[in-house]
Amino acid sequence: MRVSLEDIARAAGVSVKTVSGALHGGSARMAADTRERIQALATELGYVTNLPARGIRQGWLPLIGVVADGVITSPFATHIIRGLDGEASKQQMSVFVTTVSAARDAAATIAEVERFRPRAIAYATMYHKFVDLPEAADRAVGLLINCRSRDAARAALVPAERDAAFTITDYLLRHGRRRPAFLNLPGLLAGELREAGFRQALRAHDLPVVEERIGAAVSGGFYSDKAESLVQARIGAWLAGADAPDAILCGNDRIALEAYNALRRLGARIPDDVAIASFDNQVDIASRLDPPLTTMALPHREMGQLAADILLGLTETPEGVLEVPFRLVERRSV
Amino acid sequence: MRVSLEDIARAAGVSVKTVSGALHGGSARMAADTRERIQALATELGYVTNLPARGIRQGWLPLIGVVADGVITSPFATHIIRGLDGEASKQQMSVFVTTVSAARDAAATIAEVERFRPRAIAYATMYHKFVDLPEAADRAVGLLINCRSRDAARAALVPAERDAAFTITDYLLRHGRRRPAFLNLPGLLAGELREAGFRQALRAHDLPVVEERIGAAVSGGFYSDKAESLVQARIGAWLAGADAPDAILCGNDRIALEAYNALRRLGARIPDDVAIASFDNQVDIASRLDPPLTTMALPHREMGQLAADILLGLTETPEGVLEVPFRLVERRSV
DNA sequence: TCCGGTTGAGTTAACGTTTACCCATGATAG
DNA sequence: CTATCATGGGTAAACGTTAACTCAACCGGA
Repeated sequence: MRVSLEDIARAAGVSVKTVSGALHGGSARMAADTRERIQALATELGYVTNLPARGIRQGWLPLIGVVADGVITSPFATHIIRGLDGEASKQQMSVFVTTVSAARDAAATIAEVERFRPRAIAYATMYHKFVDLPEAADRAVGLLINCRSRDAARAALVPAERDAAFTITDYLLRHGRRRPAFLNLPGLLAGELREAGFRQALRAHDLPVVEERIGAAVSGGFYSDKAESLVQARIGAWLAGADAPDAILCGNDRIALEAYNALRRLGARIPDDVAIASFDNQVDIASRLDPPLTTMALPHREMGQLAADILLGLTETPEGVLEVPFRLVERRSV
Repeated sequence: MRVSLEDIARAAGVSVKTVSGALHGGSARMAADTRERIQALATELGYVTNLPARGIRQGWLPLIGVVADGVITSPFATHIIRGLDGEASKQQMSVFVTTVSAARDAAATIAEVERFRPRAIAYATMYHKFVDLPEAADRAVGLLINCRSRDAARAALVPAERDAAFTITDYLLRHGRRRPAFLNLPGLLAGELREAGFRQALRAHDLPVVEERIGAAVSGGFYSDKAESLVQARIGAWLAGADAPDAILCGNDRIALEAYNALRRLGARIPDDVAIASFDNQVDIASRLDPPLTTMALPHREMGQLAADILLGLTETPEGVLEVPFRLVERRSV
């Protein structure tokens, strides 16, 4: 049913090895017309490479295994996969994503992926955080994406949160803002690092770090129904007080959306009265707001591409954590 | 480096076949203690099944190949994959998703997946639509998910749009609403079918189908920046006219969100003045609105589960298009 | 005691591919 | 004209696993 090299060889009147060489061998010595004849025959017969058979010979399948921790449903985390896939397919490699779930913990998921003998395995998380993999599983993983080990010893690709915060704050300051506020994402690694970058930029510009202008936008780590009212209360207090901020850097686009709503309700104009900037460049939000939001785009696609290059040996494996820069997307909110 | 059955056999002092039988053979005749001893040894040595090797023997790898048309980034389409994965993993099967992209058309993507010799291949789309696969590719695909062939001859799983619309409209009518309006998704298959179900339910209740109360919420098939103002204009006109609707069935949750905004601006209360119901149960929206939205949940997970059962031969392959029912999620907007 | 049957495990071959090695043919140079 | 070499292609083995077959040992019943 399924056509094999042998079928083609019989049809062409040559040996199996010749067919193999004609179809897959790079530029091994072979008469050009023989090669063409065989290729035509293969197409005609509908030959499809049997990768498992090749895999048993080579010891691996042309796959990059990705163990996804937290469902890869997050609108931007899928960019990691797309970046990986785009790069990998240039090398005839496929990406095999398996997600960790309640029924299958990290170690089990890694083992499941290993069974297929991928060329390399990466461990990717939905948002930037620390991970601790069990010893055995850890050995199988070649690269962490969007997460890092606590000891920072493992090769990892993460967004350069701190640099991004520095950059965007610097950008606000260079645009004449003098009293920027920061509406943070408490309890998240990204939030902490972004806040550090914010503070660092203020210091670099010899501006005072006013603690009252640094606040939490949500109560837990994620959005609750209270997020909206919290943001509103916080911004209300800021605008009512003396020394009201002339710019608000939001922990992410989602918070920026709430900030837009709050400011509109309070009658403040963006960017005239208050400039808004943010992080993530979440497609549903950032470009749709009015005015469109200036934001630091998470380098998910770039991390995916880089990861593919590293795992396929095209780029050297980083020692420890490699921070991948965000991209500044200038729109009209500043 | 990698430990094989032979390594275990040597360590245990038995033959390779005995090890194979002990680890994978169901209940083949074998002394229980031998089996246990071998299993313990395998764990100790860190044996991981070499699936490509088994695959070459069996002719297939324990994979369900999924060709995803349109990036599987849509917040609900991922449920298809999760449903598939959950079911498949019960049978020790993995799901291998490859997305069609600009660089790789449907036929090429299917061929790429075929190389791995999956047990079966499904073709899934991001939203409900018609697809026409090229002949060769078509033969490799065992099931369409969320899409259908024009001639309806191919086995396909799609959401029961029309039934769902009938059900939710019936639900509105049973809750005393008499003048329901429909804010449609023009140009989309789902929209057409939902509208048909809406009309059908009105007729079933002997109510007139008022064409003025059936309108498009967006200009093209998808959301543009104008969606918001279009919905607002439409609802404004409805409420201003005589015979204003006492319920609005929205083409999807996204439209419902716009409707909420429009109604709030116009001072209409939900559900007291106007009931709202919708389709999709999009997690970011439906449960977060105030009041939470009553909506027909797309059966994506169910389609995934069913697809796995069909592709693995646990359930009979449907002849033609099988419509999978939505689930009514009652919240407080009616 | 002998024999059929059952149980446990070994032997061999096969899956489709690639790779290392070998051989025949013809061309080229001395 | 012959020795050498490049060229094109064949042969055989190997990858790790499983399936079909074979064989030895042991047990119970006649």
